Amino acid sequence: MANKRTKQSDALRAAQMYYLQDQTMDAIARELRTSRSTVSRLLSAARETGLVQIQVKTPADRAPELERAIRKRYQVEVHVVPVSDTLDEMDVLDRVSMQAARTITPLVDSNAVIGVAWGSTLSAVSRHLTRKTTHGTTIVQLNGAGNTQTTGITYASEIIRRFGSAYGAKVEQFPVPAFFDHAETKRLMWEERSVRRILDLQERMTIAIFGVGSMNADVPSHVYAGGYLDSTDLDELEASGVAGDVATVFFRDDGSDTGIVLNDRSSGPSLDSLRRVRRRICVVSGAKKIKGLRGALAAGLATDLILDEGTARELVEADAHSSDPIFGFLNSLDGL
Amino acid sequence: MANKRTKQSDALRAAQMYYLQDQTMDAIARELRTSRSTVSRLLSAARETGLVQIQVKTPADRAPELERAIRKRYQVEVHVVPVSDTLDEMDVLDRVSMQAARTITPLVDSNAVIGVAWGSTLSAVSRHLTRKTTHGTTIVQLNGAGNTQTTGITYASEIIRRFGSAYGAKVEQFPVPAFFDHAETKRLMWEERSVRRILDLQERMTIAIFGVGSMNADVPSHVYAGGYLDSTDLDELEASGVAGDVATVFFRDDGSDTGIVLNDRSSGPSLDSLRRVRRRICVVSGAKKIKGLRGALAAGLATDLILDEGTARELVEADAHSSDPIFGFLNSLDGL
DNA sequence: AGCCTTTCTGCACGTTTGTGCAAACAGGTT
DNA sequence: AACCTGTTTGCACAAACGTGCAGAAAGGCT
Repeated sequence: MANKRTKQSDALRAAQMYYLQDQTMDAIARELRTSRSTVSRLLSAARETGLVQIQVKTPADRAPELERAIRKRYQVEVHVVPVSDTLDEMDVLDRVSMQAARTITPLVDSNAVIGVAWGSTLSAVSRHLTRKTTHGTTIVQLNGAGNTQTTGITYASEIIRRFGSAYGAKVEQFPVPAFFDHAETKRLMWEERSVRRILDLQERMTIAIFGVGSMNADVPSHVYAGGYLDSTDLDELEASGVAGDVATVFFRDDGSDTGIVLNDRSSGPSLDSLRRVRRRICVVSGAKKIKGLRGALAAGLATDLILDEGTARELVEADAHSSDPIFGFLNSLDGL
Repeated sequence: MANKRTKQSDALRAAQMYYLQDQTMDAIARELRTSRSTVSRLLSAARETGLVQIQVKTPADRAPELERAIRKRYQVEVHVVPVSDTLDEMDVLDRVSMQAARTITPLVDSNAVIGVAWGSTLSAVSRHLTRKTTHGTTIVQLNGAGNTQTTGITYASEIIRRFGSAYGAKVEQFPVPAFFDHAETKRLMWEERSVRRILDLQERMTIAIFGVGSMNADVPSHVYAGGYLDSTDLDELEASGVAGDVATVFFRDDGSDTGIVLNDRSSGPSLDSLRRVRRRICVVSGAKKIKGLRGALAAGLATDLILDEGTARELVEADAHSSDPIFGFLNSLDGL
């Protein structure tokens, strides 16, 4: 009858005693015949591996005004992340991504096919994922990340790997460049069976997770500055009135995307196919993304929106600010 | 723009920062411009009012052996509450009831009709309920508690009141004696419209929560000792081979209840009508209840069982003895 | 307004918890 | 057996936390 005491089972026991029976770690340690520090570590492990799940749920009827306003105006499930407005951009990203990670986890269930984009936001989110055991889940990369000169974007694969290991899922990379040089090359590649496999997976996505890029006059974000596009491309984007992008697919302020030729060379999923995904989670941190965010919302790209309080506030307030000098200032801070 | 800072909204904010963003209470206090102790209290309140929900979920495939054995043998969803075997009876009850309360809460949702029995176990459970906001929920008392001489059982109403306030539910008391002196009186009362209302509610229960009474030679439980039954009744129970009861309705070892005349005078729901309830949660603490528990399981009264480790062990072991020794051996292995 | 009752707040203190570090241990290799 | 390497454990200390208490603030009532 001697129960084999695995670390797992001890962690479970400890978690039950701590979270369900309100015992102190000390008491648990005595019962488990080990030291208190070990119990502390067991509990960390239990949380880390998803044995313990903590969620904060807003009773909807008494959600803060901001959330209600956004939910009503844009028809999205919204989570406003409270942050003090004195925090710097990095800290905000950190907090938003942490809360995003914890908000996403309960939405993931077995046999999900999760599409994940890349970028500084997603990278941050991936770093804060809490584990959850699922079966038959697949993580699929939404758009290519290929680009010769920048090294920092090795994390495209790193990001989806982290998602994979958090959910015990199979990961499918998308080994193509973010943008092809020639639309024709893309068209041909899209016929390749290796690529088709990924595209088919993308068609079967049940969840998509992405940030937004914002096309700002002065300081364009990652994609716009990272060497993916040359100045001709940038001029063209500007000429087409592009507001931002999701997974390297561009759109305008009003959500339209017709006639943006660069999209023909982009490896990301068309807005239409993205819109077919059941659950589309958009994570945004920092008010400088607001232009892109508005476009994305106008395009109906998101079903769920997670963003920081400051940006949320900007979003509901009048567009009057869009040419405010303070904007230029914020933008010039541009992290990562 | 001045956000009215209610206590609720502060608690929500604090909870998000603490549980979702891993901030320390100190940091939260600074952001909220209050003292750390207030934050500590806000967080307690947030937990207390169900704003924060913590659950420990066993991945089923790696549930402890005991749980698997019971689940397999009796076809019930089982939660074994880990307790050191050196604890005294009161402590065990405390822990089991605490964990039971936290296990039950997530099962409750809006518009549920919850039947609740009474007794020392249920009393303990009711004292540890964590709040959860629901709508249209009703708590209905399963069986009468009337009895002139004992005072302690004022808690029959106290118990369901606590359930009610935990879920913001309407409570329906059942103001009849636990046992009628004459079956005929009960029959007539059961026609009264005031009583019918309760009985109808009981028919519509979606969840029932109860302990078990056990008919032991040496230590009869509450109902058997509390002055509800006289010695004639007790003799009769013994003669009928009664093993125990649920909500003052009796049954034998094998789960049968035909021919137990006392049931005709009992105010509790018939076993048949109990079995019609979707979710039937049985809470058991202490090995001396095992006789009654076995009967209840044989009768198929429970869909969910919450019990302490010691009793769980007895349940699988002693059961092994009762049939074949080799069976017992097999049972103890019982992998997956 | 004045008084009383109730709730809320911050402080101070003791308790509980996280974590760097060094020793103990486990597993593999020569 | 001796050695190396990577993990686990308990200790000790610092950080984080809960709570009784006394004063402050907020209602209620005359």
